Amino acid sequence: MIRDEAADLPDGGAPKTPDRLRRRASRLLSQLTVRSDRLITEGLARADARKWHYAVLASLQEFGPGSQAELSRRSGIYRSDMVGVLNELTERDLVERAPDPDDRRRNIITISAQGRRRLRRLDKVLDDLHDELLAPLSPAERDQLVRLLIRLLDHHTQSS
Amino acid sequence: MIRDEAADLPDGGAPKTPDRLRRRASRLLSQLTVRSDRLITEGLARADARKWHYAVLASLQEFGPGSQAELSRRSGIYRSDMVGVLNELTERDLVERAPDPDDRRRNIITISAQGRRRLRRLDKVLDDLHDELLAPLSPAERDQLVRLLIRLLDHHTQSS
DNA sequence: CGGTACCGTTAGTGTCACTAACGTTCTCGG
DNA sequence: CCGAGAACGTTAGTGACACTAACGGTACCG
Repeated sequence: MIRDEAADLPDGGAPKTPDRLRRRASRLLSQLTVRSDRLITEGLARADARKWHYAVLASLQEFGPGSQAELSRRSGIYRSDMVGVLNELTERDLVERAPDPDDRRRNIITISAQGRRRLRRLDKVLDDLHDELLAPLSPAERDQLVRLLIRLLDHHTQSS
Repeated sequence: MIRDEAADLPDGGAPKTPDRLRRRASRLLSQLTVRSDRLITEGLARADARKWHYAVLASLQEFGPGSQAELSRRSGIYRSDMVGVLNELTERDLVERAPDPDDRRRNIITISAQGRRRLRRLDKVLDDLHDELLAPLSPAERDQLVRLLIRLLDHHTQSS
């Protein structure tokens, strides 16, 4: 008889996480991020996409075409990883990769019409997923959370 | 001349992250968690410790001795990874690992006096690190952040 | 007694952020 | 003009992490 997918940490009975742990912001962040990442990754996978597809498409839409290195800087994806992401995006015709005639080191990446459609679709998908992620919070609380996170992130990125 | 440690995404000039990305809670969480994890991991490394050492010691201190599987459930560390963590903790004499006479499948793990000292030390280290992590926020805001995160995490763990 | 479940342990997977090194191409100071 | 250094795209690899699979051994329950 097929068992129910193992589940090694099933959170059954009395989990009893120590309070010291429960209150540490660092732990809350990493635990929650694991869940959040899984939620988003799975949701995007259902739409045949990955987080980085969205990041690149969004960057192209908002700031126009650019070289791979430039996209890398805009989106926070390392240029070594950008290669594969762009391979996937060109495969799907969401993006066009053409050599820059003015600088033969560069490729110029352009979003396609289909890419723009896809971006709109992914925006909807992500809206829904965030609704699920932030379900327990009121709109005001969601806003507050986002503002707090932005302040923290800004603080730790400018001074890196 | 020796260059300044590469730094492949140096955030130089005009990074221009697309707004779509900047506002997504999922992205904020994962970006911030990368920074937070690095901060904590490096800080603990300076004290010859790792996050999991703290988690296990805290769990032992608050709920008393237990089997490896039980510690695993309390701390969220998989029991396959618990083995290595306990090896490190016993090496450092912070913890004692003894077979359970009443159930020969189990090991009973007990915190040592030295382990309790270490836990107090790590608590201080983590306090300082969290001060750094949450530096831009007022005490009230830190509290609010923690409360929001707890609510989200609880929501996504009970219904897992 | 026999099946099922739990124990500790070993090994392995996939993802992610990140580094190193390459050959090529551009830039710029001397 | 040319030569050093930097930026580009690309390939390969690292280490940490969450998680799965399978094992031999042990306990529990009908």
